[in-house]
Amino acid sequence: MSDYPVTTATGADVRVRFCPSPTGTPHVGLVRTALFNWAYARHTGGKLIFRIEDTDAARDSEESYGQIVEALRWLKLDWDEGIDVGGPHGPYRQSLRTSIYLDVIERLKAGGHLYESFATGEEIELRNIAAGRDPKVGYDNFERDLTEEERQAFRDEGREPALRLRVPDHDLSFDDLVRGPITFPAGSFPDFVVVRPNGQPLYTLVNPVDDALMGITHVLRGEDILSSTPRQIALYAALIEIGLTTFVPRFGHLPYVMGEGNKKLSKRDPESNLFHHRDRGFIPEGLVNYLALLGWSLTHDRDVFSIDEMTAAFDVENVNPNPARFDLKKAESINGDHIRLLAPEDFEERIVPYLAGIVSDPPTPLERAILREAAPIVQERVGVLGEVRGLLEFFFLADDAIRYDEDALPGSNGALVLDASVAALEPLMDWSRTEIEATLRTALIDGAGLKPRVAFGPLRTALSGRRISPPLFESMEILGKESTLARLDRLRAHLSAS
RNA sequence: GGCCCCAUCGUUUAGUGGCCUAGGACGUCGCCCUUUCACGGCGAUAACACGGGUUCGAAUCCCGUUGGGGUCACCA
Repeated sequence: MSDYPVTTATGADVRVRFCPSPTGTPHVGLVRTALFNWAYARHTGGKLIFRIEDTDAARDSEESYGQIVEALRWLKLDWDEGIDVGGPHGPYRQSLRTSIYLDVIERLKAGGHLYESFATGEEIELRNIAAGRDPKVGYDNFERDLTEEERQAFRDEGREPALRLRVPDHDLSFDDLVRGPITFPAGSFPDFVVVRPNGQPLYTLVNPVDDALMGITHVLRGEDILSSTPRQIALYAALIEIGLTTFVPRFGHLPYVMGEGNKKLSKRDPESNLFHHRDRGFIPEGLVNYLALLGWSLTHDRDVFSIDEMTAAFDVENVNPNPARFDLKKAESINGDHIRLLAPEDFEERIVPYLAGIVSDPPTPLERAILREAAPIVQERVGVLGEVRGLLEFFFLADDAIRYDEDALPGSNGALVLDASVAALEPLMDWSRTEIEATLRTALIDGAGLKPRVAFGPLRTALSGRRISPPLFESMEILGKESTLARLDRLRAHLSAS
């Protein structure tokens, strides 16, 4: 189906790449692309090349560059060649490769693949209108066969030409790894600009050139550039003719990551921002697992899995071509499952940053001791790490610093419950969760005949100020007898005062 | 508009001609557990867009329709 040589790499000779343009904060769709490339490299035993496409000085930023690197590091997606690690095809930032492109451009010109184009966008549109065509058809290749005299005439007007690639006038097909055979009819991809009038090469040129130079065999990227693939293949054909490479890579176009409604997850949407999720307490294991589910699945009856299980099973050919919606609820559920899988000490360590302002980082020995006890009782109840803050804060507050939430204040029998509890707890010598529970049950449930819900509610409020908290008896044990009784007394006093 | 892609429960996904009376998960709704909230357990809800073919047989293959999306830059 193709009239050009295609790579035959399938194993350790696979070379994939991740080549973002540093134009903003990392988007979950971008990260998903990185993940699939990484997983394919690890699955095949091939190599992942990480390069930066910063050819648009107006939009690229160093800050964004740093964030992308940070994102990959955080997710533990490593690479074999490229940024920071080097390799035989460097440099890996396109802004540093200008001389390479200039040389390729000369060879392409010498081979007759490029021609000068003097027309401006407005002129092209005007031409189309004049010819009765829809202006949307774009460039009509009318400068392909300009004579030297005509070109000189334009130059004499002071115009500088852009360079366009002469695309083949026949259909172009390729076998997409996720979508199967795709054919673009001749004429649906006009000659396109590869070099600006100022000599600056564009993405349309540098992306395939670098892929060729770096020996990329599989191009796995977003669906949004599916329609530019025939143009890339056209350029590849030219690169083969000038001897820059010998084959065309295979392409796999990954489905979109959608937001609410039927729209692509917008960069403006906070849910698209990887760091937003990290800040809320997604852990890398959970986020990676969820992102993998956006277009792929491990098996028919389980969707919580480890990264190792993923790499063992991952193949681009199994990627689903449908757009996938980013579903925060599901993502949090998966993340919560991974949180539950963490070793207790690991969990304890990971929540420290989310307790900033409440607990020192690193924690003091006293804080560490409380954390050791308290972390396990919240580990099983959160979907994201950020939730621990509200759950654990009261452990680290002074007894007289507890603020009572309006909806947590007890009703008429609050005073009775508190009095009975203090009386029962005061003589207790063995301050353990089981003894505390037994004592309280005897006094409140058996003794006062209260329902557990009404009996324990006021105590919960006294300790934490909140209606929802970690388990009560465990919390009392961790707080200690003195602090517990002080808090009980304090709420009792608060009730009398009001 | 031209070209391209896509089409299974609300969402995501399993399904590659008979295993499908269509499976899992999230969500939702019940119930159980229970010291709140969770976790966990049990159960329910709910989908092959439509129409034609091909075939003994179609969610699976083909064609069309409809609906969605993308792309047509001197951005990437």
